[in-house]
Amino acid sequence: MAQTRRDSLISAAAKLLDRGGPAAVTLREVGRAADVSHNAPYKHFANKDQLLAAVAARELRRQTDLTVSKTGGLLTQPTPQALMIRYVLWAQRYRERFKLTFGRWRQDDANLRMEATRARSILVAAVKTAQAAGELPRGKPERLAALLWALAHGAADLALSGHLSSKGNVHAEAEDLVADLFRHLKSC
Amino acid sequence: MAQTRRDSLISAAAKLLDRGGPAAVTLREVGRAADVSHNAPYKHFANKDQLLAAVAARELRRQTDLTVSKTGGLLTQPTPQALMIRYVLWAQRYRERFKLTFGRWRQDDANLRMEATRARSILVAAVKTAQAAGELPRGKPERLAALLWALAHGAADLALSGHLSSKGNVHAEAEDLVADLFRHLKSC
DNA sequence: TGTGTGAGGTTGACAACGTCAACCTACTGA
DNA sequence: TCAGTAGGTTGACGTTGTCAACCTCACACA
Repeated sequence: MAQTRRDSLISAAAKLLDRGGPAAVTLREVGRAADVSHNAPYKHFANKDQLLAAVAARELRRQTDLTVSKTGGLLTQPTPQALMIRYVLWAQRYRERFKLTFGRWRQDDANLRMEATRARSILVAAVKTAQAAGELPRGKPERLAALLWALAHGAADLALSGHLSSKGNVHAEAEDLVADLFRHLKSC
Repeated sequence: MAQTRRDSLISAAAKLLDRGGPAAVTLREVGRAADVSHNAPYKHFANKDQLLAAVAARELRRQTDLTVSKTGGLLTQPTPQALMIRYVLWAQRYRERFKLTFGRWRQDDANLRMEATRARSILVAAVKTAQAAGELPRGKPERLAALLWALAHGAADLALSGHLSSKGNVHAEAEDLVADLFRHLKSC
């Protein structure tokens, strides 16, 4: 399918987001970058929030696809640890998109929610496999998946806020914390 | 010390933040709520970001004080678990202030940073005590504290974004995840 | 073949916002 | 006494999201 105008608006918004943060994403700038007028986005999105939701949904889908294809092949499943490491790397590499994707949505976007559900189910499947192999403790896989995700998310978010290594004293990176958790879980 | 005008501006901003999110905090509205003109805040803060930073710093200080006094007495130390549970409860009760406090600051506020350092040192002390009592595994206390904090933070943040219990299927609350982590750590 | 209809584009306006500049008014310390 | 300063005011400016009105052209269909 060819790149629709809608797609190019989303791309332009994502690009603006990367440099300059959310404040730099103005509808006028988006329009300019896509070579249309400042009001053209309204023909494709009800308002600015919906444009941003579309950016978030696209980013989430891409990262999920990429993560699956890079950490597991078509047949082999990725390990939970590999998924979580990629999660924090993604957050560090594309901080603005990450913040946007997991920011709070006042009126939630159906598409974005769908992508999130898909991502979560991939993690749950990976956890189940790891549990069967005895690499993770027993228990409801959804619950354990939530635990892993929460840690990776918190570590990534705190790292982005500069709260993890502020003193330069104890330099714990987000990836280190993920590794710590898996080490603890394995020794149970 | 009496309530200065600066304080009342901070209070007004915090109140506006609670209802309506960050978008509802406009300097004009803050001025109106404090019975001054729309430009009066500029006599106390260089710009809007600094006003918000002051709100965040005040909130962080208050919560730290409250947590210490409620979870431990003047002499007894709070347990790490009690601290983390209060953390996620705080996030749920004052979602907007929580988001603000741990959002990213483009140019960081010295005061806010100081409060964050204070909060972290309290947690580290609690972890040390728990380790000495054999309730938490060995290892650098700062590192373990970061792990605990990251989990609580991630669980709270995901819960606020609606990502934890979206399907209604597996209803894992943030507090449950905190409890899960401590259960796992204890059985090491 | 004409036609109207809707998707997608335009321009121009509007109120609200953050911020700046200029001005005013006390109080204070030398 | 009086200059200086902290803290308040009004008015303006450019930018933003959003709305309304208009244009245009492809295309289904009588």
